[in-house]
Amino acid sequence: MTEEKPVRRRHADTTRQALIDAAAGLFAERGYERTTVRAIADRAGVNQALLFRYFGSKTALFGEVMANDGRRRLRETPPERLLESALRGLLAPGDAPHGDRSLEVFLRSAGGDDEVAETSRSLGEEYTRALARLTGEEDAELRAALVLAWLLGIGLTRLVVRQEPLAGADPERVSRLMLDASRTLLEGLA
Amino acid sequence: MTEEKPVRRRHADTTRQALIDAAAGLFAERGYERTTVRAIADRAGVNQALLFRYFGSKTALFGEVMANDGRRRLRETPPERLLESALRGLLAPGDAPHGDRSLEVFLRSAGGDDEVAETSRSLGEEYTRALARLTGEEDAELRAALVLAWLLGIGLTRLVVRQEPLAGADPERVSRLMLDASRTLLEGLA
DNA sequence: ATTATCTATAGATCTATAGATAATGC
DNA sequence: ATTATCTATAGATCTATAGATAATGC
Repeated sequence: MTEEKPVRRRHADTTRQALIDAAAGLFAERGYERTTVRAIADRAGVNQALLFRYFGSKTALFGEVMANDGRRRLRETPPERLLESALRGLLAPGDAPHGDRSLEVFLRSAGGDDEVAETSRSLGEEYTRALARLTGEEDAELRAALVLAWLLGIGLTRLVVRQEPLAGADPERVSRLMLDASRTLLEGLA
Repeated sequence: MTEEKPVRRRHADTTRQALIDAAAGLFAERGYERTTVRAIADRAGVNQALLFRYFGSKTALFGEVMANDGRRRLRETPPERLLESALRGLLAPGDAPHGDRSLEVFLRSAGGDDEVAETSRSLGEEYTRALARLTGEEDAELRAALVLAWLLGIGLTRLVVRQEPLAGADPERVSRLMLDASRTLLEGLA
Protein backbone atom coordinates (compact mmCIF):
# COMPACT_ATOMS: atom_id res chain seq x y z
CA MET A 1 0.00 0.00 0.00
CA THR A 2 2.93 2.34 0.48
CA GLU A 3 3.89 4.41 -2.53
CA GLU A 4 6.97 2.81 -4.03
CA LYS A 5 8.93 5.96 -4.45
CA PRO A 6 12.49 4.74 -4.70
CA VAL A 7 14.96 7.04 -3.09
CA ARG A 8 16.21 8.67 -6.24
CA ARG A 9 18.92 11.21 -6.12
CA ARG A 10 18.49 14.02 -8.56
CA HIS A 11 20.86 12.71 -11.15
CA ALA A 12 20.43 13.08 -14.87
CA ASP A 13 22.22 9.86 -15.84
CA THR A 14 20.11 7.80 -13.48
CA THR A 15 16.93 9.32 -14.83
CA ARG A 16 18.05 8.83 -18.39
CA GLN A 17 18.70 5.16 -17.77
CA ALA A 18 15.41 4.75 -15.91
CA LEU A 19 13.62 6.12 -18.96
CA ILE A 20 15.50 3.78 -21.29
CA ASP A 21 14.69 0.77 -19.10
CA ALA A 22 11.03 1.71 -18.79
CA ALA A 23 10.78 2.29 -22.52
CA ALA A 24 12.47 -1.02 -23.33
CA GLY A 25 9.96 -2.89 -21.21
CA LEU A 26 6.90 -1.10 -22.52
CA PHE A 27 7.98 -1.29 -26.16
CA ALA A 28 8.43 -5.05 -25.75
CA GLU A 29 5.02 -5.42 -24.11
CA ARG A 30 2.94 -3.14 -26.32
CA GLY A 31 5.06 -2.02 -29.24
CA TYR A 32 6.09 1.49 -30.10
CA GLU A 33 2.79 3.02 -31.14
CA ARG A 34 0.74 1.78 -28.26
CA THR A 35 3.25 2.99 -25.72
CA THR A 36 2.72 6.61 -24.70
CA VAL A 37 5.51 8.85 -23.46
CA ARG A 38 3.46 9.37 -20.33
CA ALA A 39 3.39 5.63 -19.63
CA ILE A 40 7.15 5.48 -20.03
CA ALA A 41 7.68 8.40 -17.68
CA ASP A 42 5.28 6.95 -15.13
CA ARG A 43 7.05 3.61 -15.10
CA ALA A 44 10.38 5.39 -14.77
CA GLY A 45 8.92 7.43 -11.92
CA VAL A 46 9.65 10.79 -13.48
CA ASN A 47 7.85 13.54 -15.27
CA GLN A 48 7.17 13.07 -18.97
CA ALA A 49 8.80 16.37 -19.88
CA LEU A 50 12.16 14.84 -19.01
CA LEU A 51 11.81 12.33 -21.80
CA PHE A 52 11.95 15.19 -24.28
CA ARG A 53 14.69 16.95 -22.40
CA TYR A 54 16.96 13.90 -22.52
CA PHE A 55 16.03 12.34 -25.84
CA GLY A 56 14.33 15.03 -27.87
CA SER A 57 11.55 12.85 -29.21
CA LYS A 58 9.84 9.52 -28.80
CA THR A 59 11.44 8.06 -31.94
CA ALA A 60 14.87 9.14 -30.74
CA LEU A 61 14.27 7.29 -27.49
CA PHE A 62 13.28 4.24 -29.50
CA GLY A 63 16.58 4.39 -31.35
CA GLU A 64 18.46 4.68 -28.08
CA VAL A 65 16.68 1.62 -26.68
CA MET A 66 17.54 -0.44 -29.74
CA ALA A 67 21.14 0.74 -29.78
CA ASN A 68 21.61 -0.02 -26.09
CA ASP A 69 19.74 -3.18 -25.33
CA GLY A 70 18.90 -4.33 -28.81
CA ARG A 71 22.25 -5.59 -29.92
CA ARG A 72 23.24 -7.34 -26.72
CA ARG A 73 22.44 -10.81 -28.02
CA LEU A 74 24.28 -10.10 -31.25
CA ARG A 75 27.38 -9.08 -29.33
CA GLU A 76 27.30 -11.84 -26.75
CA THR A 77 26.23 -14.85 -28.78
CA PRO A 78 28.47 -16.72 -31.23
CA PRO A 79 26.76 -17.04 -34.64
CA GLU A 80 26.27 -20.79 -34.42
CA ARG A 81 24.18 -20.37 -31.28
CA LEU A 82 22.42 -17.17 -32.34
CA LEU A 83 19.42 -18.78 -33.99
CA GLU A 84 18.68 -21.07 -31.07
CA SER A 85 19.17 -18.26 -28.58
CA ALA A 86 16.83 -15.92 -30.43
CA LEU A 87 14.24 -18.63 -30.94
CA ARG A 88 14.20 -19.56 -27.28
CA GLY A 89 13.96 -15.90 -26.37
CA LEU A 90 10.79 -15.65 -28.43
CA LEU A 91 9.30 -18.98 -27.34
CA ALA A 92 9.85 -18.41 -23.63
CA PRO A 93 10.29 -14.67 -23.03
CA GLY A 94 10.12 -15.29 -19.30
CA ASP A 95 13.51 -16.87 -18.82
CA ALA A 96 15.54 -14.57 -21.00
CA PRO A 97 19.17 -14.99 -20.04
CA HIS A 98 20.32 -11.53 -21.04
CA GLY A 99 17.02 -9.71 -21.19
CA ASP A 100 17.32 -8.72 -24.81
CA ARG A 101 13.72 -8.27 -25.85
CA SER A 102 14.52 -6.36 -29.00
CA LEU A 103 12.96 -8.97 -31.29
CA GLU A 104 9.70 -8.61 -29.39
CA VAL A 105 9.93 -4.87 -29.83
CA PHE A 106 10.67 -5.42 -33.50
CA LEU A 107 7.61 -7.62 -33.96
CA ARG A 108 5.21 -5.39 -32.10
CA SER A 109 6.41 -2.19 -33.72
CA ALA A 110 6.98 -3.28 -37.31
CA GLY A 111 3.79 -2.02 -38.86
CA GLY A 112 4.05 1.54 -37.61
CA ASP A 113 6.20 4.65 -37.79
CA ASP A 114 8.71 4.92 -40.64
CA GLU A 115 11.65 5.97 -38.53
CA VAL A 116 10.94 3.02 -36.26
CA ALA A 117 10.84 0.65 -39.22
CA GLU A 118 14.21 1.99 -40.31
CA THR A 119 15.75 1.25 -36.92
CA SER A 120 14.20 -2.21 -36.91
CA ARG A 121 15.37 -2.93 -40.43
CA SER A 122 18.99 -2.29 -39.61
CA LEU A 123 18.81 -4.57 -36.59
CA GLY A 124 17.34 -7.31 -38.77
CA GLU A 125 20.06 -6.91 -41.33
CA GLU A 126 22.71 -7.39 -38.65
CA TYR A 127 21.06 -10.64 -37.64
CA THR A 128 21.03 -11.73 -41.28
CA ARG A 129 24.72 -11.06 -41.73
CA ALA A 130 25.55 -12.97 -38.56
CA LEU A 131 23.48 -15.97 -39.64
CA ALA A 132 24.93 -15.90 -43.14
CA ARG A 133 28.35 -16.71 -41.69
CA LEU A 134 27.09 -20.18 -40.88
CA THR A 135 26.89 -21.32 -44.47
CA GLY A 136 29.19 -21.40 -47.43
CA GLU A 137 26.44 -21.55 -50.03
CA GLU A 138 26.66 -18.85 -52.66
CA ASP A 139 23.22 -17.55 -51.71
CA ALA A 140 24.19 -17.53 -48.03
CA GLU A 141 22.56 -14.22 -47.23
CA LEU A 142 19.25 -15.13 -48.82
CA ARG A 143 19.12 -18.43 -46.97
CA ALA A 144 19.98 -16.66 -43.75
CA ALA A 145 17.29 -14.07 -44.40
CA LEU A 146 14.74 -16.84 -44.91
CA VAL A 147 15.69 -18.43 -41.64
CA LEU A 148 15.42 -15.10 -39.84
CA ALA A 149 12.05 -14.49 -41.48
CA TRP A 150 10.91 -17.84 -40.13
CA LEU A 151 12.05 -16.91 -36.65
CA LEU A 152 10.14 -13.65 -36.87
CA GLY A 153 7.05 -15.35 -38.22
CA ILE A 154 7.03 -17.77 -35.32
CA GLY A 155 7.38 -14.89 -32.88
CA LEU A 156 4.64 -12.94 -34.60
CA THR A 157 2.24 -15.86 -34.56
CA ARG A 158 2.97 -16.87 -31.01
CA LEU A 159 3.51 -13.62 -29.15
CA VAL A 160 1.68 -10.97 -31.07
CA VAL A 161 -1.25 -12.75 -32.68
CA ARG A 162 -1.31 -15.58 -30.12
CA GLN A 163 -2.61 -17.95 -32.71
CA GLU A 164 -3.11 -21.63 -31.97
CA PRO A 165 -1.71 -24.19 -32.14
CA LEU A 166 1.62 -22.36 -32.12
CA ALA A 167 0.78 -20.09 -29.22
CA GLY A 168 0.34 -22.97 -26.82
CA ALA A 169 2.84 -25.43 -28.26
CA ASP A 170 5.73 -26.86 -26.29
CA PRO A 171 8.83 -24.71 -26.86
CA GLU A 172 11.03 -27.79 -27.13
CA ARG A 173 9.01 -29.32 -29.94
CA VAL A 174 8.82 -26.07 -31.83
CA SER A 175 12.55 -25.53 -31.45
CA ARG A 176 13.41 -29.00 -32.65
CA LEU A 177 11.22 -28.82 -35.76
CA MET A 178 12.36 -25.33 -36.67
CA LEU A 179 16.07 -25.72 -35.95
CA ASP A 180 16.34 -29.01 -37.84
CA ALA A 181 14.68 -27.61 -40.92
CA SER A 182 16.75 -24.44 -40.71
CA ARG A 183 19.99 -26.35 -40.48
CA THR A 184 19.04 -28.24 -43.60
CA LEU A 185 18.24 -25.01 -45.36
CA LEU A 186 21.41 -23.22 -44.30
CA GLU A 187 23.58 -26.16 -45.26
CA GLY A 188 22.11 -26.23 -48.73
CA LEU A 189 20.73 -29.73 -48.40
CA ALA A 190 17.27 -28.55 -49.36
CA MET B 1 -7.23 17.43 -64.18
CA THR B 2 -10.97 16.86 -64.04
CA GLU B 3 -12.34 15.82 -60.69
CA GLU B 4 -13.04 12.12 -60.89
CA LYS B 5 -16.48 12.23 -59.43
CA PRO B 6 -18.05 9.02 -60.66
CA VAL B 7 -21.71 9.31 -61.42
CA ARG B 8 -22.93 7.72 -58.24
CA ARG B 9 -26.59 7.25 -57.67
CA ARG B 10 -27.65 7.76 -54.13
CA HIS B 11 -27.69 4.15 -53.17
CA ALA B 12 -26.76 2.78 -49.79
CA ASP B 13 -25.48 -0.59 -51.01
CA THR B 14 -23.17 1.02 -53.53
CA THR B 15 -21.76 3.36 -50.92
CA ARG B 16 -21.35 0.54 -48.45
CA GLN B 17 -19.36 -1.48 -50.96
CA ALA B 18 -17.28 1.55 -51.97
CA LEU B 19 -16.33 1.98 -48.32
CA ILE B 20 -15.40 -1.69 -47.99
CA ASP B 21 -13.27 -1.56 -51.14
CA ALA B 22 -11.53 1.63 -50.10
CA ALA B 23 -10.88 0.24 -46.63
CA ALA B 24 -9.53 -3.04 -48.02
CA GLY B 25 -7.02 -1.16 -50.15
CA LEU B 26 -5.90 1.23 -47.44
CA PHE B 27 -5.64 -1.44 -44.76
CA ALA B 28 -3.42 -3.44 -47.11
CA GLU B 29 -1.24 -0.44 -47.87
CA ARG B 30 -0.90 1.07 -44.39
CA GLY B 31 -2.45 -1.30 -41.89
CA TYR B 32 -5.39 -0.67 -39.62
CA GLU B 33 -3.98 1.89 -37.21
CA ARG B 34 -2.40 4.15 -39.78
CA THR B 35 -5.53 4.29 -41.87
CA THR B 36 -7.94 7.01 -40.77
CA VAL B 37 -11.68 6.80 -41.32
CA ARG B 38 -11.39 10.07 -43.20
CA ALA B 39 -8.90 8.58 -45.65
CA ILE B 40 -11.23 5.65 -46.27
CA ALA B 41 -14.20 7.94 -46.88
CA ASP B 42 -12.15 10.17 -49.18
CA ARG B 43 -11.03 7.23 -51.30
CA ALA B 44 -14.60 5.97 -51.45
CA GLY B 45 -15.70 9.46 -52.44
CA VAL B 46 -18.17 9.88 -49.63
CA ASN B 47 -18.45 11.65 -46.31
CA GLN B 48 -16.80 10.02 -43.33
CA ALA B 49 -20.00 10.12 -41.28
CA LEU B 50 -21.41 7.43 -43.56
CA LEU B 51 -18.77 5.00 -42.41
CA PHE B 52 -20.27 5.13 -38.94
CA ARG B 53 -23.80 5.03 -40.25
CA TYR B 54 -23.18 1.84 -42.21
CA PHE B 55 -20.69 0.03 -40.02
CA GLY B 56 -20.95 1.56 -36.58
CA SER B 57 -17.23 1.72 -35.92
CA LYS B 58 -13.84 1.44 -37.55
CA THR B 59 -13.16 -1.98 -36.03
CA ALA B 60 -16.52 -3.25 -37.27
CA LEU B 61 -15.58 -2.14 -40.79
CA PHE B 62 -12.31 -4.00 -40.42
CA GLY B 63 -14.20 -7.16 -39.55
CA GLU B 64 -16.44 -6.69 -42.58
CA VAL B 65 -13.44 -6.30 -44.87
CA MET B 66 -11.86 -9.48 -43.58
CA ALA B 67 -15.10 -11.42 -43.78
CA ASN B 68 -15.77 -10.26 -47.33
CA ASP B 69 -12.46 -10.19 -49.13
CA GLY B 70 -10.28 -11.93 -46.62
CA ARG B 71 -11.36 -15.49 -47.13
CA ARG B 72 -11.57 -15.45 -50.89
CA ARG B 73 -8.31 -17.29 -51.40
CA LEU B 74 -9.28 -19.86 -48.77
CA ARG B 75 -12.54 -20.54 -50.58
CA GLU B 76 -11.16 -20.58 -54.10
CA THR B 77 -7.86 -22.37 -53.68
CA PRO B 78 -7.47 -26.11 -53.12
CA PRO B 79 -5.32 -26.81 -50.05
CA GLU B 80 -2.41 -28.26 -52.02
CA ARG B 81 -2.02 -24.99 -53.91
CA LEU B 82 -2.83 -22.69 -51.00
CA LEU B 83 0.71 -22.24 -49.75
CA GLU B 84 2.12 -21.40 -53.15
CA SER B 85 -0.75 -19.05 -53.93
CA ALA B 86 -0.38 -17.18 -50.65
CA LEU B 87 3.39 -16.99 -50.99
CA ARG B 88 3.21 -15.58 -54.50
CA GLY B 89 0.60 -13.12 -53.34
CA LEU B 90 3.05 -11.80 -50.76
CA LEU B 91 6.12 -11.88 -53.00
CA ALA B 92 4.48 -10.10 -55.91
CA PRO B 93 1.44 -8.22 -54.64
CA GLY B 94 1.09 -6.56 -58.01
CA ASP B 95 -0.21 -9.50 -59.98
CA ALA B 96 -2.67 -10.85 -57.47
CA PRO B 97 -5.06 -13.10 -59.36
CA HIS B 98 -8.04 -12.66 -57.07
CA GLY B 99 -7.03 -9.52 -55.24
CA ASP B 100 -7.09 -11.05 -51.81
CA ARG B 101 -4.72 -8.84 -49.88
CA SER B 102 -5.85 -10.01 -46.47
CA LEU B 103 -2.44 -11.38 -45.53
CA GLU B 104 -0.93 -7.96 -46.16
CA VAL B 105 -3.61 -6.45 -43.96
CA PHE B 106 -2.85 -9.09 -41.36
CA LEU B 107 0.86 -8.28 -41.38
CA ARG B 108 0.50 -4.55 -41.22
CA SER B 109 -2.18 -4.58 -38.55
CA ALA B 110 -0.98 -7.34 -36.25
CA GLY B 111 0.66 -5.23 -33.56
CA GLY B 112 -2.30 -2.96 -32.88
CA ASP B 113 -5.89 -3.00 -31.66
CA ASP B 114 -7.09 -6.05 -29.73
CA GLU B 115 -10.30 -6.53 -31.67
CA VAL B 116 -8.29 -6.38 -34.87
CA ALA B 117 -5.86 -9.00 -33.56
CA GLU B 118 -8.82 -11.24 -32.76
CA THR B 119 -10.15 -10.99 -36.31
CA SER B 120 -6.69 -11.66 -37.73
CA ARG B 121 -6.14 -14.60 -35.43
CA SER B 122 -9.23 -16.41 -36.64
CA LEU B 123 -8.22 -15.92 -40.27
CA GLY B 124 -4.80 -17.35 -39.49
CA GLU B 125 -6.31 -20.36 -37.78
CA GLU B 126 -8.39 -21.10 -40.88
CA TYR B 127 -5.23 -21.09 -42.98
CA THR B 128 -3.59 -23.44 -40.50
CA ARG B 129 -6.45 -25.92 -40.65
CA ALA B 130 -6.42 -25.87 -44.44
CA LEU B 131 -2.66 -26.48 -44.58
CA ALA B 132 -2.88 -29.21 -41.98
CA ARG B 133 -4.95 -31.29 -44.39
CA LEU B 134 -1.84 -31.74 -46.50
CA THR B 135 -0.08 -33.99 -44.06
CA GLY B 136 -0.89 -37.12 -42.17
CA GLU B 137 1.68 -36.60 -39.46
CA GLU B 138 0.27 -36.74 -35.95
CA ASP B 139 1.44 -33.17 -35.29
CA ALA B 140 -0.09 -31.98 -38.55
CA GLU B 141 -1.50 -28.76 -37.17
CA LEU B 142 1.75 -27.72 -35.52
CA ARG B 143 3.72 -28.37 -38.70
CA ALA B 144 1.14 -26.44 -40.70
CA ALA B 145 1.30 -23.59 -38.21
CA LEU B 146 5.08 -23.46 -38.58
CA VAL B 147 4.79 -23.28 -42.34
CA LEU B 148 2.21 -20.50 -42.09
CA ALA B 149 4.44 -18.66 -39.63
CA TRP B 150 7.24 -18.86 -42.16
CA LEU B 151 5.02 -17.44 -44.86
CA LEU B 152 4.05 -14.57 -42.57
CA GLY B 153 7.65 -13.95 -41.58
CA ILE B 154 8.68 -13.70 -45.21
CA GLY B 155 5.86 -11.26 -45.88
CA LEU B 156 6.73 -9.22 -42.82
CA THR B 157 10.39 -8.98 -43.76
CA ARG B 158 9.78 -8.23 -47.39
CA LEU B 159 6.69 -6.02 -47.44
CA VAL B 160 6.52 -4.38 -44.06
CA VAL B 161 10.12 -4.03 -42.94
CA ARG B 162 11.56 -4.12 -46.47
CA GLN B 163 14.70 -5.73 -45.21
CA GLU B 164 17.43 -6.84 -47.57
CA PRO B 165 18.32 -9.22 -49.05
CA LEU B 166 14.79 -10.62 -48.93
CA ALA B 167 13.08 -7.41 -50.01
CA GLY B 168 14.83 -7.37 -53.35
CA ALA B 169 15.20 -11.09 -53.96
CA ASP B 170 13.79 -12.83 -57.01
CA PRO B 171 10.34 -14.22 -56.18
CA GLU B 172 11.08 -17.45 -58.01
CA ARG B 173 14.18 -18.21 -56.00
CA VAL B 174 12.47 -17.39 -52.73
CA SER B 175 9.49 -19.55 -53.65
CA ARG B 176 11.63 -22.51 -54.58
CA LEU B 177 13.70 -22.45 -51.40
CA MET B 178 10.71 -21.95 -49.16
CA LEU B 179 8.32 -24.38 -50.82
CA ASP B 180 10.88 -27.17 -50.97
CA ALA B 181 11.74 -26.85 -47.31
CA SER B 182 8.06 -26.59 -46.37
CA ARG B 183 7.19 -29.70 -48.28
CA THR B 184 9.87 -31.56 -46.43
CA LEU B 185 8.55 -30.26 -43.14
CA LEU B 186 4.92 -31.05 -43.87
CA GLU B 187 5.73 -34.54 -45.04
CA GLY B 188 7.59 -35.26 -41.86
CA LEU B 189 10.89 -35.93 -43.59
CA ALA B 190 12.65 -33.40 -41.41
C1' DA C 1 -42.19 10.91 -46.69
C1' DT C 2 -38.25 8.52 -46.46
C1' DT C 3 -33.58 7.93 -46.26
C1' DA C 4 -28.93 8.94 -48.07
C1' DT C 5 -25.63 12.34 -47.33
C1' DC C 6 -23.19 16.24 -45.32
C1' DT C 7 -21.87 20.00 -41.70
C1' DA C 8 -20.18 20.99 -37.54
C1' DT C 9 -18.34 19.72 -33.47
C1' DA C 10 -17.71 17.13 -29.04
C1' DG C 11 -14.51 14.73 -26.55
C1' DA C 12 -10.57 12.03 -26.02
C1' DT C 13 -5.90 11.28 -27.08
C1' DC C 14 -0.93 12.23 -27.69
C1' DT C 15 3.57 14.54 -28.60
C1' DA C 16 6.06 18.37 -27.59
C1' DT C 17 7.37 22.96 -25.47
C1' DA C 18 7.75 27.19 -22.56
C1' DG C 19 8.50 28.65 -18.39
C1' DA C 20 8.25 28.07 -13.23
C1' DT C 21 10.09 25.59 -9.14
C1' DA C 22 13.20 23.06 -6.38
C1' DA C 23 17.27 20.56 -5.30
C1' DT C 24 22.18 20.24 -5.61
C1' DG C 25 27.31 21.90 -5.81
C1' DC C 26 30.66 25.57 -5.34
C1' DA D 1 24.50 29.53 -9.69
C1' DT D 2 23.44 25.70 -12.01
C1' DT D 3 20.65 22.24 -13.60
C1' DA D 4 17.21 18.58 -12.71
C1' DT D 5 12.44 18.37 -12.40
C1' DC D 6 7.59 19.68 -12.69
C1' DT D 7 3.25 22.49 -14.15
C1' DA D 8 0.46 23.92 -17.52
C1' DT D 9 -0.83 24.02 -21.97
C1' DA D 10 -0.46 24.49 -27.10
C1' DG D 11 -1.51 22.26 -31.13
C1' DA D 12 -2.39 18.41 -33.84
C1' DT D 13 -4.80 14.25 -34.42
C1' DC D 14 -8.68 10.95 -34.59
C1' DT D 15 -13.14 8.51 -33.75
C1' DA D 16 -17.75 9.22 -33.24
C1' DT D 17 -22.33 11.70 -32.98
C1' DA D 18 -26.21 15.04 -33.37
C1' DG D 19 -28.72 17.34 -36.28
C1' DA D 20 -29.35 19.80 -40.80
C1' DT D 21 -29.82 19.28 -45.88
C1' DA D 22 -30.80 17.16 -50.18
C1' DA D 23 -32.08 13.57 -53.26
C1' DT D 24 -35.09 9.83 -54.28
C1' DG D 25 -39.66 6.97 -54.44
C1' DC D 26 -44.64 6.71 -53.82
